[in-house]
Amino acid sequence: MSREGRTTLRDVATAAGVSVATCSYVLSGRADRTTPLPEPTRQRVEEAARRLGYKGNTAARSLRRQRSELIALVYAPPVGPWLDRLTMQCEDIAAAHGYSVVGVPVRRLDRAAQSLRVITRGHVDGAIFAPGLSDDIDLTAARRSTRALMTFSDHLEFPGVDVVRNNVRQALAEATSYLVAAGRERIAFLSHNGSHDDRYLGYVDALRQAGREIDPALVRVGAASREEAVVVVRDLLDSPQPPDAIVSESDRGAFAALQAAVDRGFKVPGDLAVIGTGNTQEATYSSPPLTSVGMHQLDFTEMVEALFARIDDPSLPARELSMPWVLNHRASA
Amino acid sequence: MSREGRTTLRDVATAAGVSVATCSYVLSGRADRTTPLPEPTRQRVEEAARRLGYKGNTAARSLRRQRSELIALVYAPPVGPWLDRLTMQCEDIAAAHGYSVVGVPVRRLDRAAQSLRVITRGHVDGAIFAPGLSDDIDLTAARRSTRALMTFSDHLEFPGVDVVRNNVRQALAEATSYLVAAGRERIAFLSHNGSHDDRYLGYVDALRQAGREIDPALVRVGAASREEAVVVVRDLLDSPQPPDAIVSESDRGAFAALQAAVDRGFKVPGDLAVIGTGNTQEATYSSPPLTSVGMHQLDFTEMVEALFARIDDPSLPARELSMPWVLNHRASA
DNA sequence: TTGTATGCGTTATCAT
DNA sequence: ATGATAACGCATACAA
Repeated sequence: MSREGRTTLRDVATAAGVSVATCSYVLSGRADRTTPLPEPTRQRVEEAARRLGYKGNTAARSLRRQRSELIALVYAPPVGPWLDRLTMQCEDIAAAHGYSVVGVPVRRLDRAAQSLRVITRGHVDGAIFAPGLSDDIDLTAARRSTRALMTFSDHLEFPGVDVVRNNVRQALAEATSYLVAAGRERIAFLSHNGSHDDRYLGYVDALRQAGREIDPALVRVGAASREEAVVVVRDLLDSPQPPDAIVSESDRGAFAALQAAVDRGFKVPGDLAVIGTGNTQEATYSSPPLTSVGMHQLDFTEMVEALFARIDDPSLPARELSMPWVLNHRASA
Repeated sequence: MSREGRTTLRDVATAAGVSVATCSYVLSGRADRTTPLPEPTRQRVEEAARRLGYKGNTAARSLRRQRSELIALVYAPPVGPWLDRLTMQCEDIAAAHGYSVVGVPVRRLDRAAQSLRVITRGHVDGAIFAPGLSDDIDLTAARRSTRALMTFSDHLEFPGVDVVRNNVRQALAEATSYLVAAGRERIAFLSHNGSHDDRYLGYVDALRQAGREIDPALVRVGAASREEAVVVVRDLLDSPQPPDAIVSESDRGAFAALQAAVDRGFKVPGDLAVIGTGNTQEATYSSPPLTSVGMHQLDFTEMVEALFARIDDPSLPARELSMPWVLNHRASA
């Protein structure tokens, strides 16, 4: 060993009786030589590397290649089943490119900068931001410190950042229209903070298209926490003219609605249809299982490959992919 | 800029009219010089760095320092509220040491090697393995490719690996004893695969200590999936002598028990007390909220600091910390 | 008080 | 067909 500890390329070279250049060529596995290496040499190198337990040094390789061979997957728990797929597909595709994947859970938005250190300090060549993050997080710092950025967002326009459109507004409109078509008369909307975001606007679009007025009494704010949401929905159900359907801006709010329905003796979906947003894992478990608007198409190959394309060539024009959210039908609506 | 793109230390040095060495000293923030740098010089350097947007190069730094300044947090979703705390405390402590944290979610054990690439390829200086992982994953490869490993396990003895003991067996015994003391007569155990692991043994310990026999009819296997578990518990509740309490090896099994109880008209906790294991997030949401055995103490400072101590000096003797699981009381038992 | 020189381990461009 | 060798960007012992 060179000094103390790990085996270096030079140790292998010495042991195999060839130069480090040859070893590097063999072990880094690039086949771009005009003439391929003769088998005996290659074998001697590989044998020596195996015998010495050569592992390679990512820092040295990164420095030389100007690539860390690392990508990050940024997301905010809790998440839906789609993240499993995205993670595994990322890992597979990354491995094919010689890359490894790390997760960056953003557990609190107010600490996002802290969680994103791994990106802003330049440890990764690229990052994928899950839905809902890039609208709340400033991508400027991340953009500067990595070669490629891919994000889910319906609005973001950021130079040099590729984006996947989910068409959230349209998806919420479809969910609401479904309730209208199912004969629901009084469709309520459960909002996080009362902002007129895409989800609310989709709800409005559908009602307007059905020729209905927006009833302010049916639009409620306060799904910030589950406990709060339960109180809000109970109040809604206690009103003289309770809703017969609820569209919630989040699955969390929808679960609260299911709970409040039990409390107030409303049968779901008989008396009350409930639709959530996000299609989280818990939606498949709740009782009844929750119909939820969200990610459905589970093939992320194109977006991951696009990320690697940009890592290879950052000057590529920004791409805009489409993976529309859909209504995932379960028992609650 | 040196070549194309990022500002290097040399650019800063040139701009500030000092040497690279001085810049490095100022910007890497080491105060171990015999004599501190005079203010004017330091200011000129910092000013130049800011003006040029100097970011540093982690690869070069890593190569030179033989440290990646990255640690990994390995866990298997779904997880409990404790992971939020662990993550945030890790991030804080890591930042204080100049480190960044990455998450490594192991979504499928059969793909663990794939997920652990970031560790086995030497990208991180240390890793923390969450409970339940190190008993199923071979740590050999990870141990070789990182300076420090910290893991939760009640049995693991691995040279050079620090470990946190959860005393799972004792915790399950306490949970079962609690049910005994509460007057429960027929306490069932819901097992994943029928193995006589610590959780089952704790259940047995408590019953024996109470002078009771183990009734094989009350020990059921099949909590691998939620659907399967529901079937198993329904069958249990349909038996001539149904249980009046269930201890489940997982929260997942316990949620299934709650569901089966509703199906069969058992009131929880009146007719049937239910205790889960893992203290996952969902336990606080379920109806009724689930009493669950699991992590409680939420101060991980000592273990994270121990990890950094070993990163600093890998020759340290292996440490054994203790963070006993406890019974987290909620409405279900 | 500051600068010079060297090396970290690897890859890539040349020569030979 | 293989080997010298020069970077990659930074940190540090030591010289000045």
